[in-house]
Amino acid sequence: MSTIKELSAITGVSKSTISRVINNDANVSEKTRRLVLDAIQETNYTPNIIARSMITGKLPIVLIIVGDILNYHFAKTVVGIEKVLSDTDYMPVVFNSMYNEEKEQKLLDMAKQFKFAGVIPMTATGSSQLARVFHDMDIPMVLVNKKMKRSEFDAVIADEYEASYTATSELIKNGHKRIAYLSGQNAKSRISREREQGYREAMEDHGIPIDESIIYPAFLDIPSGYRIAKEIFKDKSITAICANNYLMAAGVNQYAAEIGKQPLADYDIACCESISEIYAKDIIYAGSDLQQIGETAAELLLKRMKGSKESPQTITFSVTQVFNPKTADNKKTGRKR
Amino acid sequence: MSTIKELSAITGVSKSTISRVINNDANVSEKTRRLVLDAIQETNYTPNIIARSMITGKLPIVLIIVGDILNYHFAKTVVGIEKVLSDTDYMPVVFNSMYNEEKEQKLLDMAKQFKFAGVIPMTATGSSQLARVFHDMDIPMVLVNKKMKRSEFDAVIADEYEASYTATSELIKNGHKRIAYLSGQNAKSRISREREQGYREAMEDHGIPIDESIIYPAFLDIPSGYRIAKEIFKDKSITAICANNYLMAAGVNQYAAEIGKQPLADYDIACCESISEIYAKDIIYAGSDLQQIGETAAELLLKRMKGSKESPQTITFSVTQVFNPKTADNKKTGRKR
DNA sequence: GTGAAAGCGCTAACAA
DNA sequence: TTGTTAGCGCTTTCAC
Repeated sequence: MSTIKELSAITGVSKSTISRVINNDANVSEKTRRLVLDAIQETNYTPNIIARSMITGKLPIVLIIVGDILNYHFAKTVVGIEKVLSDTDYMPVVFNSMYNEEKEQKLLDMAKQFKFAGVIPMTATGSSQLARVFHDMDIPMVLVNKKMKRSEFDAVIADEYEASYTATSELIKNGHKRIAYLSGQNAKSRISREREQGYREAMEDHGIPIDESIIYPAFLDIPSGYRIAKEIFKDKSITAICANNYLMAAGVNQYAAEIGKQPLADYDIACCESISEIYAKDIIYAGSDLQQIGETAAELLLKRMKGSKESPQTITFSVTQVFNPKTADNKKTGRKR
Repeated sequence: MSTIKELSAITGVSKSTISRVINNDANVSEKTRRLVLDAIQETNYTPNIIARSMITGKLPIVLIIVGDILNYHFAKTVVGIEKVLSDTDYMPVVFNSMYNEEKEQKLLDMAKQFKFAGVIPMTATGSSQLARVFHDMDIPMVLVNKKMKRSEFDAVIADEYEASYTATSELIKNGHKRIAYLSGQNAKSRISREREQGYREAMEDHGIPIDESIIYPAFLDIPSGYRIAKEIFKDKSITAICANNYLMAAGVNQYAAEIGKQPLADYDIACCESISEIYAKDIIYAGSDLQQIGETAAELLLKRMKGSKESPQTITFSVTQVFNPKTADNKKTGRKR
């Protein structure tokens, strides 16, 4: 690791001029520029971005915070972000919070010292506080799947309402009328509320009365799906289930398997988010293109990092991923404001 | 963000002494220590690890390099690493190389400037070169699933031979005799070689002759599995398939679904690695505990970062995760040197 | 015990 | 066009 100091010694040019060359300052004669450039070549010199960041207050690194690295949802979005960033000088780095506040606090401490060029928080839980802090630190930020009041911040979100509306509609297309819904907890998040609403309206729009007793609020995890499945399968009139998210759907299928029931054969199940093309085989789904969401978030962030002072915008992605083996539905495309 | 300088101004104590207090130096009187500590409390001061790293040459951050963040294999291992590290002052940060050399090069440049406390490279492809560089930079490192010659480095690996031996044996237990094997490419990696060997020996140990014509070398991805499945299903005598990895198995299932065949019903398929408990339903598998591998890697790294100069060791994990719905096999436990 | 001074690698005035 | 100086926030001699 050679330094500016060494280059100075080799070339006989002052450190400042070396710095000028590195930073493409116009005020350097062609002669000295050549000289320095050659020395840089020879010594394999790379400027130390850390030392630089202490002065400039900017590190060319974008921090991506995910709630759970094992979750396809996050991982796929990260891929989109990285795709866009890989064409730039910014380096994406991922931090996995595991929805853990303590970890997020530690992260925040770190973030204050590293002067990240930008940050994309995707952790469902604490992101409001996180967002606040990053905003106060004046570091460019784009929220993903987190709509804040009055949209003070840039955000890219999926149309949750449309996802569940579509997922429910697919079930109806498949001939179902009595469709149970697995919703979020009592104190519903925005996403859970919107998804439930989509289910309700899809049912109504198709003239199917809503039976409140087969709308089940629960945690958004596998055990919840499993537990509720026990209830649901007692009611022989229910032929299909629409689950808030993939995990709940997986829980349902888990229980179904235990009692010898096959999805698509004995019942239909859908969820309101995109799932990995690798895994999804018996779960109907509708959702936005996660990678595209990531890409858009990165593009928005890029603009901000370049200094754009436009007022914050929220981009909503409509449903472009629909999977229903019974109708062989195809994917659509589209992006919505 | 208060600084040491501010603290000095507030307390009237010199910067050096403040530094001493922060670093728990014994040579500070109780009185001044109290004074400084109080000021730290009040100002909410946190030492800047970056500035510190410029002098000490150590940043309390552990770099985890994965080849593909979407891959359960990597993600699950990361979770293990993070679990161990979360009890320490080290902060794990993930970099996703996407098996891309260019990205890895960029990463290397960055790594030289950040003085990471430790690194865990898990990227299948370039990790040999990466390992070399990190080793030369004298930064503590633990390799995961990469066995290097003469074990110059610490490493934690899964017993690939045992995984495929077990996976194949499960298929045999299920009554199969004519079992196709989906192997790695011609220039096989160590892992592919060991897995193929496990298949061969399991077959032999059960007195089943090996038919070289149904051992298919290919890329380790979904399209390969899909393509080969076309061949395999032409041969009605083949009743089961053992795939090198999950992706190939998924590819097989994909084609099977298209021609109306059901895994577990019409054929059995197994793969030689652990899969997410969420997704695995119709694929038999045998593999090591990935999270445990991550935890062990982190523990090893922790020792090195504390300065241990023991000679490098390689820890091999035996198969503890076996899934076979037809026999309801249970998980075993164990760790092997 | 404590402080002054130097320096990590770099940039940013300010002179010249 | 170039060099000098100061300084980012911290640690580390080396005196006192």
